[in-house]
Amino acid sequence: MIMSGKSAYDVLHERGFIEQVTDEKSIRDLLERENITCYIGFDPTAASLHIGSLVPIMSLMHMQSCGHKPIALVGGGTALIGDPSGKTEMRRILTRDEIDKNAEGIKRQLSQYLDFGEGRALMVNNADWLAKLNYLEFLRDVGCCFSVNRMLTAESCKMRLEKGLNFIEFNYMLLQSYDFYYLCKNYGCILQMGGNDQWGNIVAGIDLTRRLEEKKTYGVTFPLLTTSQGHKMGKTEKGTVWLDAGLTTPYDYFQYWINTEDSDVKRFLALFTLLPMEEVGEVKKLTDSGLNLAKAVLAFEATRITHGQEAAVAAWGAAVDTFGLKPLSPDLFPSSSIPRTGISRDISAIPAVAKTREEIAAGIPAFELFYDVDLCATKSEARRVISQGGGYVNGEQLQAFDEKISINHLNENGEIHLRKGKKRHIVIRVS
RNA sequence: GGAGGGGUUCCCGAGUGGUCAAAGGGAGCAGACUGUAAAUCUGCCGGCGAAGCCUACGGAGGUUCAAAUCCUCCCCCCUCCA
Repeated sequence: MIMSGKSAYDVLHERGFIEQVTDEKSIRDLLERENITCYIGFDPTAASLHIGSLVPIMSLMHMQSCGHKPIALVGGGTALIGDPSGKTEMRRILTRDEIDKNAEGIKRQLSQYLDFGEGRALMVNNADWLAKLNYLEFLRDVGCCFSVNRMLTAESCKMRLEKGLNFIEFNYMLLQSYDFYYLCKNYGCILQMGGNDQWGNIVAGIDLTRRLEEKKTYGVTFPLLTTSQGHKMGKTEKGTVWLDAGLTTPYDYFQYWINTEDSDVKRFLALFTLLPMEEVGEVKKLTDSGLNLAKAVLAFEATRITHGQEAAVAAWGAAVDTFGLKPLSPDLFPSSSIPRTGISRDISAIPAVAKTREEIAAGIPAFELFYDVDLCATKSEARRVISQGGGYVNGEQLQAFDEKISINHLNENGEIHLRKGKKRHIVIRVS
């Protein structure tokens, strides 16, 4: 339904969420006319979701704020099978226990983004109905609705047909289709959304629902994001960027976003923040280093949505301190709650390690310290990095990999700042 | 079940008894340049180390002074046939 002048479709469309739709005109009309129930599935293959799931999550937030009712489906049942779509290889099949645990974590996580209050949204786990299915009945009732010939022509299948696809994965489409049918029948869900690699699964679900329920349902897919460089979203030196603060700190999360490439800033502001599009459009007026201000807003807003205002302010403060981030004027991105004035350096969010005076009294060779505080994964790497001029203590480049770091390096606050390269900072607090 | 092909360091991919920690490319890291961007150039890119040592070429054995490379058995994948 239309709230604040725009329908959910308009919002998703103008923000760049829509890649394909099954029936654009009908969906557009539908979303303008009534409040519907829609769903997206999330795979519980890990205990936390990562940035790759952010587009679907944001889309559900938009749907909800426009008055529609999102269902977040945790694929506890389908994860037992493993979706072959968009992958070139079969992935590891997890145990029931692992999946159940992951599903729990994901449920918790999603409630940070969506209001699961009465009637506002729903969280379901398809293990609840898939696990009960009886094979023979399923084959008779559902299996007969699928044409193997058709399935083989699906783009998602073709890719795997080259490498090999086993039967368990081939069945995935049937189960996901059944999910859609089940949600339609029991919750009146008529729209399924998902990444573009889900197109085949979504369309199959629509077909199945029509045959079994004689109901018309719809599908929308999102673009599969890569950066302008063609890199996968959400990968850094340290690996995946998770949404869980315990796995990826708000500081690192903020840093991930502020390192966005120039050519992605506008697109990402639209997708990953809730700032009005009129403000997002202003980005095109920014050039060169001015664009960095927009990146700071992107980083701040994205961090705020995932970790909250306080953590976002702290991460921002840390960036002010370590990277000399400039404040931005009040007329830029006025809707953002990023701090504008009274900039206080705040290093609380910078990764820190505690050490005792005794531990460093004798002095520690720099490469061992770099390894010890996790700036480098191995001592060899630490030697290399420092030898190549990538090691810094309190802003000064280290000359030798085995230079001793000791209490002489303590600043007035009892801290030692270590840095690897341009971007990785760690504070050692000595007590 | 039969025949053939294949499993190499993060990925792709060379290597078919010593010169192999293993070509080349990609990714990644560091330096220079910059705007915490991109592009470019340079260096690095298994681990521990002073030399040197240890671990690695699907798994387990074996042959050999010496194996990623040869032999045996096993596991997994692909193609064709049944």
